[in-house]
Amino acid sequence: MATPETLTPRAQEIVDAARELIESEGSEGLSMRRVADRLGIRAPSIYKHLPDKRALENALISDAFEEQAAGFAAALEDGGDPLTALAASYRSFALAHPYLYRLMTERALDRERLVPGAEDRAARPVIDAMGGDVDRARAVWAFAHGMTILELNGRFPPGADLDAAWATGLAAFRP
Amino acid sequence: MATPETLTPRAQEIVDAARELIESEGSEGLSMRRVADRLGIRAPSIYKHLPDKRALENALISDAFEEQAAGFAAALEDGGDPLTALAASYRSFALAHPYLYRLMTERALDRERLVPGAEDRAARPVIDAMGGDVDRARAVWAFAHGMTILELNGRFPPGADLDAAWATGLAAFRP
DNA sequence: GTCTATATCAAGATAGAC
DNA sequence: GTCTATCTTGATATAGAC
Repeated sequence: MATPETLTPRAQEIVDAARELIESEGSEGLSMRRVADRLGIRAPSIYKHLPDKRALENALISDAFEEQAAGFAAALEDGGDPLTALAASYRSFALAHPYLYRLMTERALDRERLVPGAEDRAARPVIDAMGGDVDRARAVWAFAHGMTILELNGRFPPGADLDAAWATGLAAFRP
Repeated sequence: MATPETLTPRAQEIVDAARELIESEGSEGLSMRRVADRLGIRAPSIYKHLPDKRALENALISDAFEEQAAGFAAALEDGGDPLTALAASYRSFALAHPYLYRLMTERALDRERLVPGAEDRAARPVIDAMGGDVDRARAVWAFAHGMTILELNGRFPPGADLDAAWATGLAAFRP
């Protein structure tokens, strides 16, 4: 068996501390030592509650997918164009949690050890908004991720009008 | 003065060794120590030729932009749809040099220390292909980068038809 | 142009005592 | 549940001799 899907209360406290840490210090700062510091314990103690660092990251990523899915649902409730609503929600989630967003996208998912269905629940609204066309959904996702990560990475030229680029791209993907 | 735009012959040899290293080992493996190993010298010796690691990376990134620009020019020569040609060239460059591509995109450019104009020469063909519309050019670039980096990062679901997603996205951006 | 020695810092993880 | 002690590995960079 891999990581249990339900964490012990103490393991959850550790994950919560890790979340606070990654939000404030960035993912380079996410070390077992620093998570432990935040809890007032020593790093080796963490291993009594979680098998390894990857388990900690998987818990953060699973939570992030659930929050992304909840954000999508809230955005769609307001009515209006679904694609516009989803895109705004996607971008604002990433800008609000830049290091968490990087953690979600910078490498292959450890799918067998994530909370089952979390990834799908986040992806579903996008596929639905594209009328069930997965190729089109992947293309829009790539556009949104590209805009988002290039913004987070500071790769656009200074002064670039990102709102305009978003609007242009989204218009292209609308039927 | 920052880094000179022309490197001494020995500095160029170091950059060449770094390029071989990043191609074969990845950018996590790009350390001063390992570059030195490849040349049969010790890491501190590198600092007599290049001021710091960033200078080494900047030389790699500048070269990469020039190669990307050359690839674009070659792709456009064959005639056919420019956007399709540029996209194919973009993707194949990244897949052929994945770690170099990551280095180019994973953080803000150190623009004052890059070879002047290298970034612009790579961006120009894309802007031209979008009829000079920079917002549209940035949107297409974001789509291409998103497709590319999600592929390199192994983030698409297993079995996803990436050629189809590329085609769908490019079609959306065509006038 | 290269060397040794060193400073400084940090990481993930395990063994075994308490 | 937590501890100390430790292993192993790695990084960028500087001083100063040769």
